[in-house]
Amino acid sequence: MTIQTESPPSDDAPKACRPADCLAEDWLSFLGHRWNALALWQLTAGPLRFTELQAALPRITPKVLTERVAGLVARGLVLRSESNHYPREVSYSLSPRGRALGRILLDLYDWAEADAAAP
Amino acid sequence: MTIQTESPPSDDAPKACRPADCLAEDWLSFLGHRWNALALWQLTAGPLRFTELQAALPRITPKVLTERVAGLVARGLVLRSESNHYPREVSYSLSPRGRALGRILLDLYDWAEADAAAP
DNA sequence: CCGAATCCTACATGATACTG
DNA sequence: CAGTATCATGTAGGATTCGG
Repeated sequence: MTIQTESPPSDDAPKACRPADCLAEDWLSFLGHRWNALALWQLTAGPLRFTELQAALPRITPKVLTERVAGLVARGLVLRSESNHYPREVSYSLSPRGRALGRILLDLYDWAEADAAAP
Repeated sequence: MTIQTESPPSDDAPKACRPADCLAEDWLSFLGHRWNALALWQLTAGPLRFTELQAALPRITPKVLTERVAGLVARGLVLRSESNHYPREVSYSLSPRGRALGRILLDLYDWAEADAAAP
């Protein structure tokens, strides 16, 4: 399922859903992909560096974190800024679009909390 | 990641996030799991029977559909009603909780659409 | 410090056939 | 009709190591 790579051009299967549904399903898959949503959530508190993000995401390996962060950047949710002095210092922060999505996630968090509170 | 099965009892890794975050991450993983969100979405239009759901979810196999639907029911998002005459007729519909979640997904759909419209 | 390059394995997903 | 039962497989995810 070519998601974190880039464009899922022609999926083999003809999707029997309206475009908006496909879009949303795509995003949902992306967010459900392990670490993606959590990483995004961590960044809502402010910019973080690679190592900080790694520390915030227990047991994630650098390889996977690299992939996930690349996906978030590729989808325009996260911005990457790099200083060119040594040792280099890379910082990740939410784009406006990422913040907008973060607000929606917040609704989900509220829903989940209410759900847990009133079973 | 024991998610669609049932209780993820004691995750080996100590989660370094607030409870609400863990809950949300859990839900996000669940929703991102293939077919789950799409199945939920299909049911927002009204109750569907097993075969109808299968038809609405192209290329899903009965085995997987069974698993997914069981997960949705186990999480209290979907209700299952069965008639006991022959041939038997099972119908799936959203619970109030499922509908509430559906509304949040709708926000995500809107966001995704707006996102696609204004790149 | 921030990754890239390999290698490897478990699990989620699928295909197919069968049954109450 | 609404599922189970097997079997097969691809790939996401992880462990480890190395490099700019």
